[in-house]
Formats: sequence, C-alpha cells, structure tokens
Amino acid sequence: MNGRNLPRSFFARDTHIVARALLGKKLVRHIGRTVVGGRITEVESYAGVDDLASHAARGRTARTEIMFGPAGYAYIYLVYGIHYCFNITTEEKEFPAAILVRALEPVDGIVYMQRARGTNTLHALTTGPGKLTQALSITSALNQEDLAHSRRIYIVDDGYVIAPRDIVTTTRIGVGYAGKSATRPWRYYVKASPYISKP
DNA sequence: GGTTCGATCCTCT
DNA sequence: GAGGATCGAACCT
Repeated sequence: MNGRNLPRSFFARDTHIVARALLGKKLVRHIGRTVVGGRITEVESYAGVDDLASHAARGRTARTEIMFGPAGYAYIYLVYGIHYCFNITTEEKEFPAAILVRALEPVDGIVYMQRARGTNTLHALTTGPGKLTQALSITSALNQEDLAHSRRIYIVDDGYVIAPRDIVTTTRIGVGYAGKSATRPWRYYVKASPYISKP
C-alpha cells in the first residue's frame, strides 16, 4: 500500500460509470525501481452474463472466476497466443464485469516503454490493448492483483479531469462474433486525444 | 486426447 | 486489405 491507489469503492460501481471515470486517470506500474505510467485515454466495458462479447457469457470458469469476484482486481489474459489484455474488475461480488484498458497517453518511464516496445515512436507505445501491456511489462504474472493495494500496479487520480462532453462513445472493437451485444456502445475514449487505438 | 479460435499487432501488397 | 504469429481456455469425443 502507498495511499495513492484508487480505493475498491471507486471500482465497485456500475461498470459504465467506472469506465467513463477511468478516462484521465493514471495507470502506474512499478518494475523494480522504475516507474512507468500513462493516462488512460480509451476503455471498454464488459458487463453481465448476457453480454455475449464478455468471457463471462460462457459461464463461471477458472478463467473468468476473477470477474465474478469483488471489484478492483486485475484480470489479465492472453489473446491470439501473443498479446496480453489488461482489465479491471468492477461491480459487486457475483456480478461478472470488467473494463478493458485499450489505450494510454505515455507519461512516466517513456524510455522504458520505448525499449519494451522496440520503437521510439511515442504514438506507437500504448495505443492498443496489446501494445500497452507490452510497454508496461504487464503479463499473466499480475493476473488477480489487487489494484486497491498493490505496489506493482495501480490506478491514480492526479486531479486531471475529462469533461463528459469530451468523451466519445462507440461500439467495441473486435467483438463481431458477439451478435447483438456487438452493437452496444460500450467503448469510451477521449475525443481530443491522439492516443487512441483506432481513430 | 484433439480441435477450434480469439476483447491483437505487424508486415507486406 | 490480407495473412501469419502462437498458445491456452473451452468444448468436443
């Protein structure tokens, strides 16, 4: 604990409200003595067993158990055999929900991110769910981490505010298989930010 | 024990 | 715009 982590109560609310509230907050990662972090610019909600785009739609399994647990925990999984996706659990225990962090604006430890990503191009560091986990060295080793108390990874409110009118709402990316759920406007991003996964 | 496929990214055309 | 990389979870037999 370091007193800066956003508390569990922040995450234990309606998923879509938390998703919007996360825009502008900082995701901070400690790797040894190195601090790496970025401002959250894009997120997606995955909520309830009736959300066909959510892993929880398949039911309660060892993998999705974390989504059925309390809010404020990291849900990290491997997609396409290559990339990790970083999610934050939300809502009350027994209601499966999480928020996928899809993009960040690089702020701290940019040199570390450049090395981790193998490029110096600022815009290429964290503009995608797979990119940002690579930039921040987020792997399955951090799955189920308690974000409200962890010293390795947590969310911070440093006072930066995103006005509601500056938030764009659209459909989620890469969930075409989800039928009707794919049309839900559960993707949120900062309108003016160049650090978005897709324009 | 075997098959399928994905909440992605990069490269090439 | 298309295709390959690469692996574990989920769902068969």
